[in-house]
Formats: sequence, structure tokens, C-alpha cells
Amino acid sequence: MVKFIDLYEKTLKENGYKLTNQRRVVLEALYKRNGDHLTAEEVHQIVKDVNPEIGLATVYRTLQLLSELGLIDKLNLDDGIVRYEIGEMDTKHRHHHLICQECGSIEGVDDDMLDSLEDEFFTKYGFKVTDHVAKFYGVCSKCLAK
Amino acid sequence: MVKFIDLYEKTLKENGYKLTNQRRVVLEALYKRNGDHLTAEEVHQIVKDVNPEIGLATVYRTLQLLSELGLIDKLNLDDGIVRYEIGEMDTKHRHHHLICQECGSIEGVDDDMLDSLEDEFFTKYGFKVTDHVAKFYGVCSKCLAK
DNA sequence: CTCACTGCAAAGTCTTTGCATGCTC
DNA sequence: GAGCATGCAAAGACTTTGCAGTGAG
Repeated sequence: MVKFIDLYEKTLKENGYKLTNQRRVVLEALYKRNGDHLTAEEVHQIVKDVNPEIGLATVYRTLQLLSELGLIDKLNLDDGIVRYEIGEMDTKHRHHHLICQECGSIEGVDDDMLDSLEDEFFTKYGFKVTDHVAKFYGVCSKCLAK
Repeated sequence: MVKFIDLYEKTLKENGYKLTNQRRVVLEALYKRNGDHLTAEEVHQIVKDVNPEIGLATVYRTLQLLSELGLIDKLNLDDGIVRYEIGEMDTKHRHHHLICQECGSIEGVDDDMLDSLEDEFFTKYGFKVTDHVAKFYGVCSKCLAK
């Protein structure tokens, strides 16, 4: 934990932002739920347990800020719900998501099997890829087992 | 054009829906702008030129219906704007998007270089992939030329 | 003719913003 | 202390819904 909070503090300061208690609490909430994909409302519920004073607007402002700083990822599936998750320490590339159409679970995978495709796009379309995100829909192992 | 409208009519009837003028006009709007990625508001602007009576609510209802029927695709980039585009005749798999971070253009590509990855996910994670969508961020050929 | 569809406006949902007060630095 | 950050509530953007009238089958 210490490591991530340090990075957080460093990143904030480098960009001229202040380290407030609210911001720390929001990041810690996401850190504790590493692997989960939380909505702004869910984050608000979690941080209110720590400090009931924190308003939803602050949560939104903080999530937006953290997202801009690349410390967390904003996740847009196609259900119209916006979710956030903690970013990887190594910010080199995003990871992808396996979305189960049975139970709705979202699993993150770190594989970067798509990296090799990036060159191909440049050759074929003249498009220089810098980043990519992929979503895979299907049925997870638990649901398959049923 | 005839071909797509026929498929449209067939699909609607098969699912017990009526073929109204409004629905036809909405689909035609998307068909004429094939390759573009339109917001509900933009679709409304286009259809109003054909029939000014058509309300925004109908456009939303129609886009939702067409999307459920698989005739059009709902596109969620990470800018919070929901866009729609006409689906491919061959509904076997979705296509992917190259998003230019310079000019904001969105280009669709039909390559399915990701198909080979699907088996790999099953082997590694026990996740049975049925569909996937990918977004590639970078700089398009036009912007690179500058 | 019947029942689904539409247009309008009103209501929802999610997110952002204005402003006075409070807190980091 | 100075100025950014916060909390609250109000405003905003986008989307959905209720209802009476309309039109496709």
C-alpha cells in the first residue's frame, strides 16, 4: 500500500495538486478493492464509512483527477455504467476485460497479446497506435461449470 | 440500400415489431452515413430534415430497438459520448475502432486479428469468449502527415 | 379494428458547477 | 496567510417514461 500512496503523493505534487484527506481516502478505497470495478456511487459508499462528511461531488472530482493523472482507469462497458478501477503500478499498458454475459462479472487480464497487432495497423492503415483497450464478452469459468 | 432495408424489415417482423416510417427513416439516416459514428442528437437532426415531426424520444427508442436487434452498433468510447453506427451485413463479428487522439476521427476496421486470441483465453482463464470489441488509440495517417 | 407506436412533456439518472467555508502548503 | 479543495445544493446533460392520440397490419 505504502508504495502506491507514495506514487500518488508524488504524482499529485508534481502536477501542483494538494494532498487532501478526501483524495487519500478515495484512492485507498480503490486500492482496497483492487480488481473490482466500482461506480462513483459505490466509491462514495465506501469512503463515507471512513469519513461520512465526504460529498459525492468530491468523489466525482477526485475520480476525474485520478483518472487524468493515470492513477486509475475509467472503464466504459456498453451498459452505460461508468466504472473505475485502480491502475497498475506499471503504467506501460492497460489491461483488458473479460465480461461474463451470464453473471455480469468483470475480470481484468494483464496479457498483452495485442501488442503485436499495433505494428500491423501502421503497415496496413498508416495508423500509429499508442494504446489499446479490448473487451471480451463470453462466459466465465464459474458459469461454465454450472 | 434495398438489401439492408429488406433485412431490416424481415428482422422487425420476425420479432413482432411494426415497420413504421419513423423507424425506416432512422435506419436510412444511419445507412447514408455509413462509416460515421453518430450521436442520438445527430441522428435526430438528420431525420428531422426528412420528417420534422419525428421526436427525439422516438429516435432514442428506435436506436435502442435497432441495437437490440443487432442491426446497429452502440459505441462507447471513453469520452462519455454514446454513438451509433450501422452494423455490418455479416453480423458474425463486430469490427474495431482506430481513434485518433489528434483530430478525434474514428475509423472502423474489419480485421479480425483478435479471433486467434479467443482460444487462448479459454486455455488460460477458462473463459469462453463469444465476442470482443477493441479500441486502438493513436494518431491517424492524416495527422501523421502534418 | 386492434394494439403497438409516436409525440410531447415531464420525470429520472448521472454528473458537473457555483459559492461560501475550510484546509494544505 | 494565499489559494486550491470541499460540501452542499442547484443546475445541466442525456435518456427514459406516461399518456392520449395515431397509424400499421
